[in-house]
Amino acid sequence: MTNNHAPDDTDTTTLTIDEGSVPAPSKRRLESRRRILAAARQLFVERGYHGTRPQDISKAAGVGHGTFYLHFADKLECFLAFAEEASKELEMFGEQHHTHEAQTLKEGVHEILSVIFNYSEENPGVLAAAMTDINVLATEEMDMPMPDQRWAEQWGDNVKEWQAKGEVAADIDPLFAGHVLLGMIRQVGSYGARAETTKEEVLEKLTQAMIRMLTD
Amino acid sequence: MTNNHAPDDTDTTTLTIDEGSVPAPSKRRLESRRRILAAARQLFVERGYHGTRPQDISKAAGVGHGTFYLHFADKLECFLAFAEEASKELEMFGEQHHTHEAQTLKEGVHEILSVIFNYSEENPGVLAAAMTDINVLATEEMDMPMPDQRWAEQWGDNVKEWQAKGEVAADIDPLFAGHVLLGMIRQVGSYGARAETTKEEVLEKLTQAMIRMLTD
Amino acid sequence: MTNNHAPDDTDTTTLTIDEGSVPAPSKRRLESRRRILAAARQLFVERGYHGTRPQDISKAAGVGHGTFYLHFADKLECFLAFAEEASKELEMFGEQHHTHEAQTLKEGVHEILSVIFNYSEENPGVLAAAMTDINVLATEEMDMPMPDQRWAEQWGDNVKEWQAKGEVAADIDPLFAGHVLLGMIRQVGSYGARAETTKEEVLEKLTQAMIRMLTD
Amino acid sequence: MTNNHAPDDTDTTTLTIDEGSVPAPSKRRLESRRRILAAARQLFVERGYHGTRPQDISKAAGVGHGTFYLHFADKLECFLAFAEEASKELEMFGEQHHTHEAQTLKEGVHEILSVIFNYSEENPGVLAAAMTDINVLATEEMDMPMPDQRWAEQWGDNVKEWQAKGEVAADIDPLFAGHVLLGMIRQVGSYGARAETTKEEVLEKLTQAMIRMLTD
DNA sequence: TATGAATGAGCATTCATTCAT
DNA sequence: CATGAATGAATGCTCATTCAT
Repeated sequence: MTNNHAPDDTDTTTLTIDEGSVPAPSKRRLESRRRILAAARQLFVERGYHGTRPQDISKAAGVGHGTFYLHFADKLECFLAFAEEASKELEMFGEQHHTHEAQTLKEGVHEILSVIFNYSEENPGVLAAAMTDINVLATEEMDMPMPDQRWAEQWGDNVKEWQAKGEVAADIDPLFAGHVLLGMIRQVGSYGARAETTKEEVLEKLTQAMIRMLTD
Repeated sequence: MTNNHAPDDTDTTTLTIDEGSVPAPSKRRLESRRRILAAARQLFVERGYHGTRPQDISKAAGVGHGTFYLHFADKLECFLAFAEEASKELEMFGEQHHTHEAQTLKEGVHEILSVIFNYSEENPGVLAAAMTDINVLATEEMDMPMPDQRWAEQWGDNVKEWQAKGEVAADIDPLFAGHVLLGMIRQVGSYGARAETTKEEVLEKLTQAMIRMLTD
Repeated sequence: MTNNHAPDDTDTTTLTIDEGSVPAPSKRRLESRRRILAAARQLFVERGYHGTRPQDISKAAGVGHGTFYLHFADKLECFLAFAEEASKELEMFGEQHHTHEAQTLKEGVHEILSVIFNYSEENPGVLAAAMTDINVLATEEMDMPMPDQRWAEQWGDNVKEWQAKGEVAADIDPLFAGHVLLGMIRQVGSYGARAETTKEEVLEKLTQAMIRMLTD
Repeated sequence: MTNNHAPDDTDTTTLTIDEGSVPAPSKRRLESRRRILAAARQLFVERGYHGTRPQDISKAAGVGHGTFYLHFADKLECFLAFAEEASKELEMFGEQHHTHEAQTLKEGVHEILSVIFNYSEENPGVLAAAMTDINVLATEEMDMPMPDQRWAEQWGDNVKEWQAKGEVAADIDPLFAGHVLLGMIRQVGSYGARAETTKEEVLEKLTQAMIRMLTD
């Protein structure tokens, strides 16, 4: 599980000429990783974690099977990188579509949900795949924070802010509410997939439900 | 996927007065199945679907490998039987703890949640395991209704009844609400496992959240 | 392979009241064996030796799985009994359709082939299944005479008789000719199955070919 | 059943001048396949199809279990490759030992039989194993032409040519004769194995029998 | 840095046979 | 004499990972 590989290639900002220790990842290397992650995303979404083999990912990425392990210690690490990427992407997506700072609770909830729904529309299945309960994945260890834990915490932080502004009932436990809200969002995907309805309708219903839950 | 293992269903040309045609499964057979299902439950809960091998189940059940396949066509069928059993059990559990018919929304929600929480306390992890998103399990087939779909629908039915009594806001879509409520419950398990809190506290918080969500 | 079972039930003629040693097989026992063999024949023909499980045979025969082993030491013994039965049946079939004793070579060959062809028409696939090369079946042992060896020898005996009458060239080795004739018959089944032709046509062609081969 | 193992056939977006597009299999890969096929041949001959496990083949070939499936989709595909190889080999063997073009029927038959007998002497059991009735092997599918069908057709073609030269009776159906000749050859192996005789003797006898059968 | 052939422990499943009833 | 549940060694095959090139 520990990454005993080549230097971590997240810091892409180093422009210094190789000072000795951490050589800047070559263009080729980054390109490989990008292709692998893109392929992994598609396959994890389409077939799920257990239905996707590293071989499939490598093949879809157009690289050799060994190259996969040049970038990820194992399959799980690759999945987590995918989930991380999706999370970051959603965050960026939110920042880009963020409109006005000071907003009412209703506006705030609606905007966040809009971001999630729009992202899901553009990237169908990605969030569901990334939220795959990790205890389904790994039998052991699992000390690392799971994506859905982080998301629940983020929702909790939002609730806390709204609470500070007096828009959310004071007797609500923010972290608890964060989990509940996340749960609502997760399961709603299942509803949307089966009921004949539109994204907008679901969005409105969910916004209303959340508001009601959060206010007295 | 269909269980063609059950007592022989071919031409039973018995001339006896049809006492049921399908000879009652022998005690031994039933006992085997019971043991296997009990072992399966424990292992699916402890290690998850993919972490559990038919071999492990057989061993834990104290039967031979082949006996497993005498009762279940394959691993997935065994898992579904486990999920079904859990569902039935929860239902029976509810019926046994059901107290008074006519109840307010708050009493109703609280009671149902109590049942779920108490069942989960007696059978830790069982509901979570049984709700394992089956599309994580089988990429194909899956025409059969998934446990969580059924549960969402049941919650939806409850909401509809409360709505009829005027206790739930009229503008709420019952099926949608059913999904949302199920989502809340599922995720709350994750909260309860991590936050330092008591079952009672979580129960109270969740009841309150649900009530707020359902009323105007 | 050795039959360490109940007394061999071929001698059905004993009418004596149990004199102590070889109790007459009960009606029930014989009926069981008959049913099993009938089922075995059908399945060996339809699915081949390796495609047929003792369980399948028992089920088709409407008896318990254990009953199979009451009559046959193992699957191979059952197959050999089936082959033996087919052989006997063909012989009886021949005797019943046997018309006139003194016959020319052409008449003789034609008659024997007629018997075989007619039997095959009434019992499609049985001879082919019974002739299954036994080295395909058992990896070891195989000291017992295989059905096709016996048939080759029978053809050889026929050739010898015709030779004695001066109808077959004197320089022909009867046993060799027996094998060759058997080979012709076996492969012709494959021809008949694929070429669009009638049984009669094939019969005529084969008779002609055999006659030519045997005469100078 | 199709071999999707061969070097990657997906989008090879190489811009190089198409030198074959499918990268030539590496030496190592070819060597592995060769070793596996060699081991498979020996084991199929010695123990038959059902007596040979992929595991045995891999072990005998000195490669890992998985390597077997890198080259063959399953056991049956491996067997068919073996049969195909034997067929090709026999053909090449024939071409190498082919002496003079214009030949009488007797010379022609004798030469072909010589080739087969000599090949069988150098490769004992190979032809018999390769001719294993495939319907004994696969109950389903089997659209591909079986080795023995092809051989019967080849013999048929030979008969047709001889017929054109007027050396074979005009009233003979070439394809029918092809099957009959193949049948003779197949069964003769069984005779040769049991009767105490020499290869040369059998060859002479069989040549004579075939000639007689084909001429008026 | 990249490759892809090779690996072998591991998996789900089968089936000829046994034995308690 | 009959039953059918039980057995477990064996089978065909997979797949995450390694390593020589």
